[in-house]
Amino acid sequence: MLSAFIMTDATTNGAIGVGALAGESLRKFFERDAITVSRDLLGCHLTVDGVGGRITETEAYFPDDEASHSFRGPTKRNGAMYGKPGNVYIYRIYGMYWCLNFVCHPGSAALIRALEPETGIPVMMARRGTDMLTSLCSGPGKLCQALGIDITINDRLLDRPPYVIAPSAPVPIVSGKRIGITKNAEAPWRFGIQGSRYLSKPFR
DNA sequence: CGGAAGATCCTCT
DNA sequence: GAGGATCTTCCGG
Repeated sequence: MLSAFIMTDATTNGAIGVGALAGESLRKFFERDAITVSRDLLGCHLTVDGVGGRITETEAYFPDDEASHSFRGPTKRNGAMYGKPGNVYIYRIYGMYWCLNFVCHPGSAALIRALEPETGIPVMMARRGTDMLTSLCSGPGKLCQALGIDITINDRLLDRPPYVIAPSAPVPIVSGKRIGITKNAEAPWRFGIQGSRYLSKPFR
C-alpha cells in the first residue's frame, strides 16, 4: 500500500509571506483541499494566548471519510466543522483530552497533532507537569493541554484572539496512515515534518 | 434509553 | 506492548 512507504514528497509548502494570516489571507489559506492545507500547515507558527510553536504533524479529514466526525452530517458536537475556512473545531476525546482542528472546506478539517514548542515553554511545562521538551506537545491531547485549549475557545476564526497563526517557508514532508482510527484506516492522510523530534510517533 | 466506541495518554511490565 | 482512566456522543432498539 502507499502508506507502507515513507514518502519524502517534494516540498510543496506554500510560503505566503511574513506575518499572521488574517481576513482574506486566512480564508485563502484554508479554502483548499484538506490534504493541501494539512501539508502547508507544517512549519506554521501557532500560538494561543502567546503560547505555542511550529506545527510538526497534521492529519486530513473529509465529509465522505468514515473516520471523520462530519461523515454523518452536522451534529451538536461537530457544528464548528461547518463554519468558515480557518474556523477552529475543538472536541473532547476519550472523556479526558481535547483535540484541535482547523476547518478547510465545510466538513473538512486538519487535525493538529503535534508542535515543536517555541514560545511560552515554561507555561507549557507547568501545564503538562513535565520539563521534557520533546513530549510537551507530541500528540493532539498533549498540545491542547500545553496550550490551554478547551471547548471555551471552540468555533472561532484563527485570526481572532486568543489564536495567532503565521505561515511558513517550505519544509520537507513525510506522510503515512492516520493514527488511532479504525475506519478508513489505510488512507495516508497523516503528514509530518521529515526528521522532526517533535512528533506524536515516528513515520515508518 | 442503554451501551459501545472513541482522531488519547500514562503507567507498568 | 498491554491495560486502565474517564465520560461524551451517537446509534440502535
